[in-house]
Amino acid sequence: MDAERRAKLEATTRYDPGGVEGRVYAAWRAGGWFTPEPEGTAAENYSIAIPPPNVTGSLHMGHGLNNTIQDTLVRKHRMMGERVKWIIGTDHAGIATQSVVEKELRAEGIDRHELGREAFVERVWEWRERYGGRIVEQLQRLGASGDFAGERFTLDDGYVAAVHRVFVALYEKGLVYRDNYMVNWDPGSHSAISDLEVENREVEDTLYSIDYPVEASDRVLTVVTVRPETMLADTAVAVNPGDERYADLVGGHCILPLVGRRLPIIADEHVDVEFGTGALKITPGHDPNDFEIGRGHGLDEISVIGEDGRLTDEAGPDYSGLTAAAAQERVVADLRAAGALRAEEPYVHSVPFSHRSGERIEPLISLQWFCRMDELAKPAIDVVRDGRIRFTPERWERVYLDWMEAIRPWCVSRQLWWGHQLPVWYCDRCGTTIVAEREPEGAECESCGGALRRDEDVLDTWFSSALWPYAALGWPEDTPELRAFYPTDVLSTARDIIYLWVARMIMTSLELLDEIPFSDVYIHSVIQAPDGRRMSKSLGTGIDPLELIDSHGADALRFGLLAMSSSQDVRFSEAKVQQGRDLANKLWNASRLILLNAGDAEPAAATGAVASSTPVEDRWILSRLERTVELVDERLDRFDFSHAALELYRFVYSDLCDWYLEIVKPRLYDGPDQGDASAAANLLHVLERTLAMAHPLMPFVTEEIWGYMPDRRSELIGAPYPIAEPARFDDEAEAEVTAAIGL
RNA sequence: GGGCGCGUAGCUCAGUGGGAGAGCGUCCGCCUCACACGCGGAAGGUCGCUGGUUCGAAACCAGCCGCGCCCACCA
Repeated sequence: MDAERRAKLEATTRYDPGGVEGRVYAAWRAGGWFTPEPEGTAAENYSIAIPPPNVTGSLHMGHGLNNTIQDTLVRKHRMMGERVKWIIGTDHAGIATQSVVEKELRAEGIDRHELGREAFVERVWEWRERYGGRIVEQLQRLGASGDFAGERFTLDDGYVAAVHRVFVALYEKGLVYRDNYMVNWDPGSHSAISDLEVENREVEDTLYSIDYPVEASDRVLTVVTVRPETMLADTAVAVNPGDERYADLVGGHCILPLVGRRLPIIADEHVDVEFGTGALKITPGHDPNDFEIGRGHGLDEISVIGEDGRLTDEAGPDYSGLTAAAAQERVVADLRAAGALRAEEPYVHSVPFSHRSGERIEPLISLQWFCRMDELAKPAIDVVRDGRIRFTPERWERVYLDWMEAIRPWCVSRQLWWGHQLPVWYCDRCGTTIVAEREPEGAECESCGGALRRDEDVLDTWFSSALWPYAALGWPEDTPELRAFYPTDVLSTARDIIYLWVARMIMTSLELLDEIPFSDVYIHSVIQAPDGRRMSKSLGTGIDPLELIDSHGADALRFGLLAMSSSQDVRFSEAKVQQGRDLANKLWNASRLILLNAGDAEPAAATGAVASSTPVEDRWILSRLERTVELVDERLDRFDFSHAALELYRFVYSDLCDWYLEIVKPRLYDGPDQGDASAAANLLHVLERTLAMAHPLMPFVTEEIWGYMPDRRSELIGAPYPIAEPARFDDEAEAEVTAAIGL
């Protein structure tokens, strides 16, 4: 060590992350460590595909934890000598991004419809150009060693090709189809959404009882409903086939009040005898259950509520044009006037809302594109059942399988502008539908020569996400990256997207590439606010990871997040981040002690100086070190990050600093020349292995200290990961020292 | 309605058949020549409740109470 560096080390009594991280990170990038050559096979290489954050996003604590986990794994495997690629990219995030830009436009007093589709999409690309890189920069502050040079976006040209290939392939197999079907209509985003984007909330409504007179009789059938306005679209009344109260009425008709339509009285198992009066009004056009029942009985499907949330002409002149809420008031008033309203009572029940816009879902029948999932699910169930894909913690396997076994069709079309426009063209002249990867030549219909019109809809964002790990590597092209890094090894994510994303990646990969996309799925903790509520910006419960990096350092945050993570949800604890900061500082100062006093001794491993003749405390610390190396390695392999982190902490604080350094100080202190060379050598050896062991978790401080090591050969990021040497486990020395110091 | 998870020291959490632990906080003493982001020491728990299995239970089983999450077409 030259005098200048020595003086700097001597003077720096406190580790300063702010002065280190930027410089160290730049050196890693310049060293090319993040971007591997696409060589070798996926079996010998190691890869992880990042869950691509939304371009609109900014780093939150969940990203912090998940990306720390991935970086820890990636760094460990890189040090183990594997060719490692952490696939990085962002997601175009259909509705979220479109909303952000729409809001921006609105602030300028512009409606997107004035702008037109093309100009609007152009505007979104501009937005993405300006702000889309933010979250990626934030990842880098964490120390993420991903392949940023190969960054992908789920709307890149190549990615579009992948999406089209999959859509067409599934269409040709009959799995993707267009149908008039009941969908979850989100009046907020003015689009259909999938079942998974719906969340049920408890709502207090009014339950209305309405009398439907039975035809040619003085009896009435009383039905109950929370949405009386939908009665305008009723096409039947159903009772349970075993319900004796109504047995004689089945096959007859009743008269729909206000409208006068004859409604068949049908029998259907779905009707609960216990609920209400046991008679159920059937509205196939506006209720998912009634839709099923209606299809089963071949009932008419009438729609009285349109996509704009207002009553249509079908509803009749009295109601047409009203909002659903206004129509409800009007219908109730009219029923009351007609004497048909028997009762109204408060009623709490769960109601579907759009996860995205927060608006109440309007179930209605709409012409949309769907993907049949049952056939895709079968092999995806098998690979999890037979262990080719493992979930950690294991219990999520059951959750995955239960959902897959009851999977339903997926509505994939969205009435938005930002996203993958469907590769579908229609000929209005002859009615042909063309589904193709590229626009047909001349945009003309092959059979009649008519002009083709492209479907305006875009795909659900999750449709493109489902291809992420392989499309990001260049599929459907046969790229070197794909050959070298696919299938990937681990997928690390939160449990809330097991269905939305994980399951669909497995299904599409098996279908299109006949391979599993990854062999391990690690489901990490959800980090809650310190008070146990959700961490969320709108609740004001969010804590900004970047502020913690500013105040305590990236290593501190990484350590803290890993240490607090668990197999279940955890409350955020800044104390754990401080513990990480303290550990970084401890490592720094222990290293100062060693490096400033060990002179230029060779680490013991290099000189072979560690033998049974060495002092018992030396054998003791070596034994403790090797056991810790083994433990940390094993815990990381089992995705048990908190124990890995805490074991590292324990070793550094307790074994190394509290005991060994204190014991060995006298041997060290007479200066490097007069001091005990074996102690110096031993210390350097222990330090070297400790830094390497700690690096995947705390890359910055360990790399910085590594730069001061006397025999420094290369950067720590590329140094060998320590493999435990059981030959140095020394029960005797441990027993002796334990007895002596009362550990 | 079904399922999953949780309830251990003031706080946040480990521990899952045989010693009740960590970090933070609290109290006492220390700026001791690596580190006050530090060092030494101390106090603090009927391990949600009840019953069972066992020589032995915080841990296994059953029931109950409380909290959280997911799924579900009772209008």
